[in-house]
Amino acid sequence: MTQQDTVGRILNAAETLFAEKGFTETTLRSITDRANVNLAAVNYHFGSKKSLIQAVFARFLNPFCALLDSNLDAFESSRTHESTDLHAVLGILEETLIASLKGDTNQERVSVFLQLLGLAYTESQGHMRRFLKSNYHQTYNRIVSVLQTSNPDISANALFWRIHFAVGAMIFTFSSLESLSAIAAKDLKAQNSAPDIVKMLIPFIEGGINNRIA
Amino acid sequence: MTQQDTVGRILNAAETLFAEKGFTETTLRSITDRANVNLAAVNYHFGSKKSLIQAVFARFLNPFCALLDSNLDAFESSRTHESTDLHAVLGILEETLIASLKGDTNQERVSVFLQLLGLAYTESQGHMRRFLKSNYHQTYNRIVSVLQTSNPDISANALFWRIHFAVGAMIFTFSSLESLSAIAAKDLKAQNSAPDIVKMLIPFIEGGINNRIA
DNA sequence: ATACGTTTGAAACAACTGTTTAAAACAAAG
DNA sequence: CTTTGTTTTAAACAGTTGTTTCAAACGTAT
Repeated sequence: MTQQDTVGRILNAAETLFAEKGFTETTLRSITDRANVNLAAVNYHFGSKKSLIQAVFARFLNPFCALLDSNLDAFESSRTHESTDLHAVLGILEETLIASLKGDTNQERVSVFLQLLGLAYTESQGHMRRFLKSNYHQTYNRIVSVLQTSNPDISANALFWRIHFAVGAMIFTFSSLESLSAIAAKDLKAQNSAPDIVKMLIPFIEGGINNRIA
Repeated sequence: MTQQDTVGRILNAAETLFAEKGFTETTLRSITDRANVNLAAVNYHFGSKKSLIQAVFARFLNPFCALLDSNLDAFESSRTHESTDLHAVLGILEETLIASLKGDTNQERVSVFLQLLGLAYTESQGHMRRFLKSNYHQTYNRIVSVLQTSNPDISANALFWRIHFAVGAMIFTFSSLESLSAIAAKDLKAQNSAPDIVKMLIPFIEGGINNRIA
């Protein structure tokens, strides 16, 4: 059992448990039990619980943002210089999200990770918000400015908020995905997988951002 | 200092602190300190911390749902029987939300309460979801069916999810309202009050739900 | 004033939290 | 084999949590 195994197993266990129970509700003991490692391993390898939380995010977000950046590079160099289509940008986001865990054994990780993002924004004393802001703001700013050029007739302020409405629609939906899916299955007899919901989400976001009604 | 005072002061303190720090991060001692009551008062008057959390929600949700129900009654009895306009339904929701705290000393309570709703859906072991479901599902179902009749050309399943996309956009936005407002103020030099954001949110939701693009 | 049910107060309780310690086990290199 | 640095282990630590206890204070009717 090498060090790689211990660190990776802790991250896997933490990722799952955090998404299920939240950060403060998840104890280090439940994490180390699930990972089959000693309790002290977390503090030895990560320093503190707070650092472990950030490491869970970094493991997903670093490759994701790198991939998104390169996809945006390819898109910007190949498009006509005149206009940027909102539909195309959302397509890149969706595609990158799905591609970021190609080959991953756990296909539910997108859903798990969006739940974590939701927690990061609601729970906690804001230390996760700060962490996300200071580490991934370049990629975030880039998305905003791309959407800006694709929607020049919407004020910067209105667009800013519409983007966060869209983020909220996505994060909230996946935060309570299992209970919502259960309701849909019972009341509507409809089985919706995570990709199904993303496919329904995209046109909702497009309609919301594009809406020109007062 | 009567019992009413004690109970009410605990609810006020809890409401504020829960919204600021989350449910598990808020200790009973911080609540009783802020309310200027003895620590044991919470368990005496509410039985447990869990019951206190539910009482906080009930105090807001009971009058709100009652008002919303009567507003929907008035609307349904006065409209043309043919169609129900989405715009009108959203207007009622907005109006009821604002009217539900007319005369309240704290005008920020809508914002506070939407933050709490966000926490109830992300944090916790789901006991709040169950509480909300079992106590307010009639009103919720009614909204869904009203929107159903106003959008007959969208499948029930798609509409179900679009409603939750809209709920998510609202809840998430208000959950992280202060940090988002700070960013908007700094980067865009724009001052947005809570009502301003609701006014921007409504057209976003309308566009999202109405969108007929594939 | 007396007695009674309700509410408050200070203190203690037991359980659980993240973190630290120091010894043991291990792996790799000389 | 011995040495060196790293990793794991079991135990303990100090602090905080929600809850309980029981006596004191209160209000109200008799």
